[in-house]
Amino acid sequence: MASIAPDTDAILRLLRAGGGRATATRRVTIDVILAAGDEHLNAEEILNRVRRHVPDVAESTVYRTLGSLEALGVITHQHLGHGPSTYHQSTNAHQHLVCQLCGSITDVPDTVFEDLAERIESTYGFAVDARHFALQGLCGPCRAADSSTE
Amino acid sequence: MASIAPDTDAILRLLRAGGGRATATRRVTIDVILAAGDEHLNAEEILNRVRRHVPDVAESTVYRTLGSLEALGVITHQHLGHGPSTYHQSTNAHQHLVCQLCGSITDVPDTVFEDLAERIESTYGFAVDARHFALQGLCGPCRAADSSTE
DNA sequence: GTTCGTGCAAATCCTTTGCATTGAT
DNA sequence: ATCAATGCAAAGGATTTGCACGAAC
Repeated sequence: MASIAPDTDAILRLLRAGGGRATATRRVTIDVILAAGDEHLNAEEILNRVRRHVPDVAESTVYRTLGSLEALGVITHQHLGHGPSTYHQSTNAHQHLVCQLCGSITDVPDTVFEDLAERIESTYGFAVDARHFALQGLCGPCRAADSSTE
Repeated sequence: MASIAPDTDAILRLLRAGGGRATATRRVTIDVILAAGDEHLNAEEILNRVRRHVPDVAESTVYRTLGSLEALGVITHQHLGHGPSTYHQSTNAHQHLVCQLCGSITDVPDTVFEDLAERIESTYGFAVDARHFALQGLCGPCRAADSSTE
Protein backbone atom coordinates (compact mmCIF):
# COMPACT_ATOMS: atom_id res chain seq x y z
CA MET A 1 0.00 0.00 0.00
CA ALA A 2 1.35 3.37 -0.95
CA SER A 3 1.52 6.14 1.58
CA ILE A 4 -1.16 8.75 1.22
CA ALA A 5 0.02 12.06 -0.08
CA PRO A 6 -2.13 15.01 0.88
CA ASP A 7 -0.80 17.75 -1.37
CA THR A 8 0.84 18.33 -4.71
CA ASP A 9 4.32 18.84 -3.35
CA ALA A 10 4.21 15.64 -1.38
CA ILE A 11 3.08 13.74 -4.46
CA LEU A 12 5.85 15.26 -6.54
CA ARG A 13 8.29 14.18 -3.88
CA LEU A 14 6.90 10.66 -4.03
CA LEU A 15 7.31 10.70 -7.77
CA ARG A 16 10.92 11.77 -7.45
CA ALA A 17 11.57 9.20 -4.76
CA GLY A 18 10.61 6.58 -7.31
CA GLY A 19 13.10 7.83 -9.88
CA GLY A 20 10.61 10.06 -11.63
CA ARG A 21 10.79 13.75 -12.43
CA ALA A 22 8.84 16.68 -11.13
CA THR A 23 7.81 18.65 -14.20
CA ALA A 24 5.55 21.66 -14.46
CA THR A 25 3.01 19.64 -16.42
CA ARG A 26 2.90 16.97 -13.78
CA ARG A 27 2.43 19.56 -11.08
CA VAL A 28 -0.55 21.01 -12.89
CA THR A 29 -2.00 17.55 -13.52
CA ILE A 30 -1.79 16.70 -9.85
CA ASP A 31 -3.30 20.06 -8.90
CA VAL A 32 -6.22 19.39 -11.20
CA ILE A 33 -6.91 16.01 -9.67
CA LEU A 34 -6.64 17.22 -6.11
CA ALA A 35 -8.84 20.21 -6.85
CA ALA A 36 -11.48 17.97 -8.40
CA GLY A 37 -12.38 16.50 -5.04
CA ASP A 38 -15.42 14.31 -5.47
CA GLU A 39 -15.86 14.93 -9.18
CA HIS A 40 -15.43 11.97 -11.47
CA LEU A 41 -13.06 13.28 -14.08
CA ASN A 42 -12.12 11.32 -17.14
CA ALA A 43 -8.86 11.68 -18.99
CA GLU A 44 -10.25 14.15 -21.48
CA GLU A 45 -11.61 16.41 -18.76
CA ILE A 46 -8.32 16.28 -16.92
CA LEU A 47 -6.53 17.07 -20.17
CA ASN A 48 -8.75 20.10 -20.79
CA ARG A 49 -8.16 21.46 -17.31
CA VAL A 50 -4.43 20.93 -17.56
CA ARG A 51 -4.48 22.78 -20.90
CA ARG A 52 -5.79 25.91 -19.21
CA HIS A 53 -2.33 26.22 -17.70
CA VAL A 54 -0.23 24.24 -20.16
CA PRO A 55 -1.95 24.72 -23.51
CA ASP A 56 0.21 22.32 -25.49
CA VAL A 57 0.14 19.19 -23.38
CA ALA A 58 -0.32 16.06 -25.41
CA GLU A 59 -3.04 13.69 -24.36
CA SER A 60 -0.50 10.90 -24.19
CA THR A 61 1.37 12.87 -21.55
CA VAL A 62 -1.71 13.08 -19.39
CA TYR A 63 -2.36 9.37 -19.81
CA ARG A 64 1.23 8.61 -18.88
CA THR A 65 1.09 10.85 -15.84
CA LEU A 66 -2.14 9.23 -14.73
CA GLY A 67 -0.46 5.87 -15.11
CA SER A 68 2.50 6.94 -12.99
CA LEU A 69 0.27 8.35 -10.29
CA GLU A 70 -1.79 5.21 -10.24
CA ALA A 71 1.33 3.08 -9.98
CA LEU A 72 2.30 5.14 -6.94
CA GLY A 73 -1.09 4.46 -5.41
CA VAL A 74 -1.93 8.15 -5.32
CA ILE A 75 -4.87 7.94 -7.68
CA THR A 76 -7.29 5.24 -8.77
CA HIS A 77 -9.35 4.82 -11.88
CA GLN A 78 -12.76 3.25 -12.05
CA HIS A 79 -15.21 2.23 -14.73
CA LEU A 80 -18.57 3.85 -14.29
CA GLY A 81 -20.16 2.43 -17.40
CA HIS A 82 -19.53 2.24 -21.10
CA GLY A 83 -17.62 5.47 -21.41
CA PRO A 84 -14.09 6.43 -20.51
CA SER A 85 -12.51 5.63 -17.15
CA THR A 86 -12.63 8.21 -14.41
CA TYR A 87 -9.91 9.08 -11.97
CA HIS A 88 -9.71 10.39 -8.47
CA GLN A 89 -7.46 10.50 -5.48
CA SER A 90 -7.17 7.15 -3.74
CA THR A 91 -8.09 8.72 -0.43
CA ASN A 92 -11.52 9.41 -1.92
CA ALA A 93 -12.14 5.74 -2.64
CA HIS A 94 -15.74 4.67 -2.46
CA GLN A 95 -18.27 2.74 -4.47
CA HIS A 96 -20.45 4.10 -7.23
CA LEU A 97 -24.02 3.56 -8.27
CA VAL A 98 -24.48 4.60 -11.86
CA CYS A 99 -27.89 5.05 -13.40
CA GLN A 100 -28.18 3.26 -16.72
CA LEU A 101 -30.70 5.79 -17.97
CA CYS A 102 -29.56 9.22 -16.88
CA GLY A 103 -25.96 8.42 -16.01
CA SER A 104 -26.17 10.03 -12.59
CA ILE A 105 -23.57 8.86 -10.12
CA THR A 106 -24.25 8.19 -6.47
CA ASP A 107 -21.27 7.69 -4.22
CA VAL A 108 -21.82 5.18 -1.47
CA PRO A 109 -19.53 4.27 1.42
CA ASP A 110 -17.76 0.94 1.41
CA THR A 111 -19.70 -0.13 4.47
CA VAL A 112 -22.83 -0.70 2.42
CA PHE A 113 -21.10 -3.62 0.77
CA GLU A 114 -19.72 -5.25 3.87
CA ASP A 115 -22.40 -7.86 4.32
CA LEU A 116 -22.37 -8.77 0.67
CA ALA A 117 -18.61 -8.99 0.66
CA GLU A 118 -18.64 -11.22 3.72
CA ARG A 119 -21.25 -13.51 2.31
CA ILE A 120 -19.43 -13.85 -0.99
CA GLU A 121 -16.19 -14.39 0.82
CA SER A 122 -17.52 -17.17 3.01
CA THR A 123 -19.47 -18.83 0.20
CA TYR A 124 -17.07 -18.50 -2.70
CA GLY A 125 -13.77 -17.57 -1.09
CA PHE A 126 -13.85 -14.52 -3.32
CA ALA A 127 -12.72 -11.12 -2.04
CA VAL A 128 -14.96 -8.55 -3.70
CA ASP A 129 -13.55 -5.19 -4.77
CA ALA A 130 -16.64 -3.33 -5.83
CA ARG A 131 -14.83 -0.06 -6.38
CA HIS A 132 -13.13 -0.64 -9.66
CA PHE A 133 -16.34 -1.24 -11.58
CA ALA A 134 -19.44 0.66 -10.64
CA LEU A 135 -22.72 -0.94 -9.74
CA GLN A 136 -25.28 -0.27 -12.44
CA GLY A 137 -28.98 0.20 -11.96
CA LEU A 138 -31.78 2.73 -12.03
CA CYS A 139 -31.79 5.79 -9.83
CA GLY A 140 -34.91 6.89 -7.96
CA PRO A 141 -36.07 9.57 -10.37
CA CYS A 142 -35.53 7.35 -13.41
CA ARG A 143 -37.39 4.46 -11.80
CA ALA A 144 -40.32 6.75 -11.13
CA ALA A 145 -40.30 8.09 -14.68
CA ASP A 146 -39.90 4.60 -16.05
CA SER A 147 -42.74 2.97 -14.15
CA SER A 148 -45.14 5.78 -15.01
CA THR A 149 -44.46 5.15 -18.71
CA GLU A 150 -44.81 1.36 -18.70
CA MET B 1 -40.06 -7.63 -21.31
CA ALA B 2 -39.64 -9.99 -24.23
CA SER B 3 -41.01 -13.47 -24.15
CA ILE B 4 -38.47 -16.19 -23.65
CA ALA B 5 -37.64 -18.20 -26.71
CA PRO B 6 -36.32 -21.68 -26.08
CA ASP B 7 -35.05 -22.71 -29.50
CA THR B 8 -33.62 -21.30 -32.69
CA ASP B 9 -36.83 -21.54 -34.69
CA ALA B 10 -38.81 -19.73 -32.06
CA ILE B 11 -36.24 -16.95 -31.99
CA LEU B 12 -36.28 -16.65 -35.76
CA ARG B 13 -40.04 -16.38 -35.57
CA LEU B 14 -39.70 -13.60 -33.01
CA LEU B 15 -37.28 -11.84 -35.30
CA ARG B 16 -39.72 -12.04 -38.17
CA ALA B 17 -42.60 -10.92 -36.01
CA GLY B 18 -40.65 -7.74 -35.44
CA GLY B 19 -40.25 -7.05 -39.14
CA GLY B 20 -36.85 -8.75 -39.37
CA ARG B 21 -35.66 -11.52 -41.66
CA ALA B 22 -34.70 -15.07 -40.96
CA THR B 23 -31.44 -15.61 -42.79
CA ALA B 24 -29.13 -18.59 -42.75
CA THR B 25 -26.42 -16.57 -41.03
CA ARG B 26 -28.78 -15.50 -38.30
CA ARG B 27 -29.89 -19.07 -37.76
CA VAL B 28 -26.31 -20.18 -37.29
CA THR B 29 -25.58 -17.27 -34.96
CA ILE B 30 -28.52 -18.16 -32.77
CA ASP B 31 -27.52 -21.82 -32.78
CA VAL B 32 -24.04 -20.88 -31.62
CA ILE B 33 -25.35 -18.82 -28.73
CA LEU B 34 -27.87 -21.43 -27.61
CA ALA B 35 -25.25 -24.17 -27.84
CA ALA B 36 -22.81 -22.14 -25.74
CA GLY B 37 -24.92 -22.61 -22.63
CA ASP B 38 -23.01 -21.24 -19.67
CA GLU B 39 -19.93 -20.19 -21.62
CA HIS B 40 -19.16 -16.49 -21.73
CA LEU B 41 -18.62 -15.89 -25.42
CA ASN B 42 -17.46 -12.60 -26.77
CA ALA B 43 -18.26 -11.31 -30.24
CA GLU B 44 -15.04 -12.62 -31.74
CA GLU B 45 -15.64 -16.12 -30.41
CA ILE B 46 -19.17 -16.08 -31.69
CA LEU B 47 -17.88 -14.86 -35.05
CA ASN B 48 -15.36 -17.70 -35.22
CA ARG B 49 -17.97 -20.31 -34.44
CA VAL B 50 -20.38 -18.88 -36.96
CA ARG B 51 -17.60 -18.96 -39.56
CA ARG B 52 -17.32 -22.72 -39.22
CA HIS B 53 -20.63 -22.87 -41.01
CA VAL B 54 -20.67 -19.57 -42.87
CA PRO B 55 -17.02 -18.84 -43.64
CA ASP B 56 -17.52 -15.39 -45.11
CA VAL B 57 -19.62 -13.67 -42.46
CA ALA B 58 -18.48 -10.16 -41.75
CA GLU B 59 -17.86 -9.22 -38.16
CA SER B 60 -20.26 -6.32 -38.53
CA THR B 61 -23.01 -8.77 -39.40
CA VAL B 62 -22.47 -10.67 -36.19
CA TYR B 63 -22.48 -7.45 -34.20
CA ARG B 64 -25.69 -6.38 -35.88
CA THR B 65 -27.33 -9.73 -35.23
CA LEU B 66 -26.27 -9.59 -31.60
CA GLY B 67 -27.79 -6.15 -31.41
CA SER B 68 -31.08 -7.34 -32.87
CA LEU B 69 -31.24 -10.31 -30.54
CA GLU B 70 -30.53 -8.12 -27.57
CA ALA B 71 -33.23 -5.67 -28.65
CA LEU B 72 -35.63 -8.61 -28.70
CA GLY B 73 -34.60 -9.50 -25.17
CA VAL B 74 -33.38 -12.92 -26.26
CA ILE B 75 -29.77 -12.34 -25.33
CA THR B 76 -27.91 -10.08 -22.92
CA HIS B 77 -24.39 -8.77 -22.92
CA GLN B 78 -22.31 -8.13 -19.86
CA HIS B 79 -18.97 -6.59 -19.05
CA LEU B 80 -16.70 -8.94 -17.20
CA GLY B 81 -13.71 -6.63 -17.05
CA HIS B 82 -11.52 -4.63 -19.38
CA GLY B 83 -11.91 -6.89 -22.38
CA PRO B 84 -14.71 -7.30 -24.87
CA SER B 85 -18.33 -7.80 -23.85
CA THR B 86 -19.70 -11.29 -23.52
CA TYR B 87 -23.09 -12.53 -24.57
CA HIS B 88 -25.47 -15.20 -23.46
CA GLN B 89 -29.11 -16.14 -23.53
CA SER B 90 -31.20 -13.98 -21.25
CA THR B 91 -32.63 -17.05 -19.56
CA ASN B 92 -29.14 -17.75 -18.25
CA ALA B 93 -28.93 -14.42 -16.48
CA HIS B 94 -26.87 -14.39 -13.32
CA GLN B 95 -24.13 -12.37 -11.70
CA HIS B 96 -20.43 -12.77 -12.23
CA LEU B 97 -17.42 -12.60 -9.96
CA VAL B 98 -14.32 -11.94 -12.02
CA CYS B 99 -10.84 -12.36 -10.60
CA GLN B 100 -8.66 -9.36 -11.34
CA LEU B 101 -5.56 -11.53 -11.36
CA CYS B 102 -6.37 -14.74 -13.17
CA GLY B 103 -9.57 -13.69 -14.91
CA SER B 104 -11.53 -16.67 -13.68
CA ILE B 105 -15.28 -16.22 -13.70
CA THR B 106 -17.57 -17.46 -10.97
CA ASP B 107 -21.28 -17.41 -11.70
CA VAL B 108 -23.41 -16.62 -8.69
CA PRO B 109 -27.17 -16.65 -8.37
CA ASP B 110 -29.06 -13.38 -8.11
CA THR B 111 -30.18 -14.27 -4.62
CA VAL B 112 -26.75 -13.50 -3.21
CA PHE B 113 -27.34 -9.86 -3.99
CA GLU B 114 -30.79 -9.56 -2.60
CA ASP B 115 -29.89 -8.07 0.75
CA LEU B 116 -27.50 -5.61 -0.81
CA ALA B 117 -30.05 -4.63 -3.40
CA GLU B 118 -32.69 -4.11 -0.74
CA ARG B 119 -30.41 -2.05 1.42
CA ILE B 120 -29.34 0.15 -1.47
CA GLU B 121 -32.92 0.49 -2.57
CA SER B 122 -34.17 1.59 0.80
CA THR B 123 -31.24 3.92 1.46
CA TYR B 124 -30.70 5.45 -1.95
CA GLY B 125 -33.84 4.62 -3.88
CA PHE B 126 -31.55 2.99 -6.40
CA ALA B 127 -32.49 -0.31 -8.07
CA VAL B 128 -29.26 -2.24 -8.50
CA ASP B 129 -28.73 -4.36 -11.59
CA ALA B 130 -25.53 -6.16 -10.77
CA ARG B 131 -25.65 -8.34 -13.85
CA HIS B 132 -24.57 -5.95 -16.51
CA PHE B 133 -21.18 -5.28 -14.99
CA ALA B 134 -19.38 -8.04 -13.17
CA LEU B 135 -18.16 -7.75 -9.61
CA GLN B 136 -14.40 -7.65 -9.54
CA GLY B 137 -12.17 -9.04 -6.86
CA LEU B 138 -9.73 -11.79 -6.03
CA CYS B 139 -10.65 -15.46 -6.25
CA GLY B 140 -9.67 -17.91 -3.51
CA PRO B 141 -6.61 -19.39 -5.21
CA CYS B 142 -5.26 -15.98 -6.20
CA ARG B 143 -5.78 -14.62 -2.70
CA ALA B 144 -3.83 -17.53 -1.29
CA ALA B 145 -1.02 -17.08 -3.81
CA ASP B 146 -1.04 -13.34 -3.21
CA SER B 147 -0.84 -13.41 0.57
CA SER B 148 1.94 -16.00 0.53
CA THR B 149 4.03 -13.63 -1.62
CA GLU B 150 3.44 -10.45 0.36
C1' DG C 1 -40.55 -4.83 -55.66
C1' DT C 2 -39.65 -3.09 -51.28
C1' DT C 3 -37.07 -3.48 -47.16
C1' DC C 4 -33.82 -5.52 -44.57
C1' DG C 5 -29.45 -8.03 -44.08
C1' DT C 6 -24.90 -8.36 -45.65
C1' DG C 7 -19.90 -7.53 -46.96
C1' DC C 8 -16.55 -4.38 -47.22
C1' DA C 9 -14.02 -0.57 -45.86
C1' DA C 10 -13.68 3.29 -43.27
C1' DA C 11 -14.71 5.63 -39.07
C1' DT C 12 -15.31 5.91 -34.15
C1' DC C 13 -13.92 6.05 -29.24
C1' DC C 14 -10.59 5.47 -25.70
C1' DT C 15 -6.09 4.41 -24.88
C1' DT C 16 -1.30 2.93 -25.78
C1' DT C 17 3.08 2.97 -28.20
C1' DG C 18 7.36 4.32 -31.03
C1' DC C 19 10.49 7.58 -31.69
C1' DA C 20 13.12 11.75 -31.75
C1' DT C 21 13.66 15.77 -28.77
C1' DT C 22 13.50 18.44 -24.61
C1' DG C 23 14.23 18.99 -20.02
C1' DA C 24 15.01 17.51 -14.92
C1' DT C 25 18.39 15.81 -12.00
C1' DA D 1 25.61 13.65 -19.01
C1' DT D 2 22.17 10.76 -18.09
C1' DC D 3 17.68 9.14 -18.23
C1' DA D 4 12.94 10.29 -17.80
C1' DA D 5 9.07 13.14 -19.73
C1' DT D 6 7.14 15.14 -23.67
C1' DG D 7 4.92 16.00 -28.37
C1' DC D 8 3.54 14.10 -32.32
C1' DA D 9 1.75 10.74 -35.11
C1' DA D 10 0.59 6.30 -35.71
C1' DA D 11 -1.27 1.99 -33.90
C1' DG D 12 -4.30 -0.65 -30.98
C1' DG D 13 -8.74 -3.25 -29.66
C1' DA D 14 -13.67 -3.27 -29.68
C1' DT D 15 -17.35 -1.71 -31.88
C1' DT D 16 -20.16 1.14 -35.14
C1' DT D 17 -21.36 3.18 -39.47
C1' DG D 18 -21.95 4.33 -44.64
C1' DC D 19 -22.93 2.52 -48.72
C1' DA D 20 -23.96 -0.43 -52.60
C1' DC D 21 -25.54 -5.00 -53.54
C1' DG D 22 -28.08 -9.15 -52.82
C1' DA D 23 -31.50 -11.76 -50.60
C1' DA D 24 -36.02 -12.42 -47.81
C1' DC D 25 -40.45 -11.26 -47.68
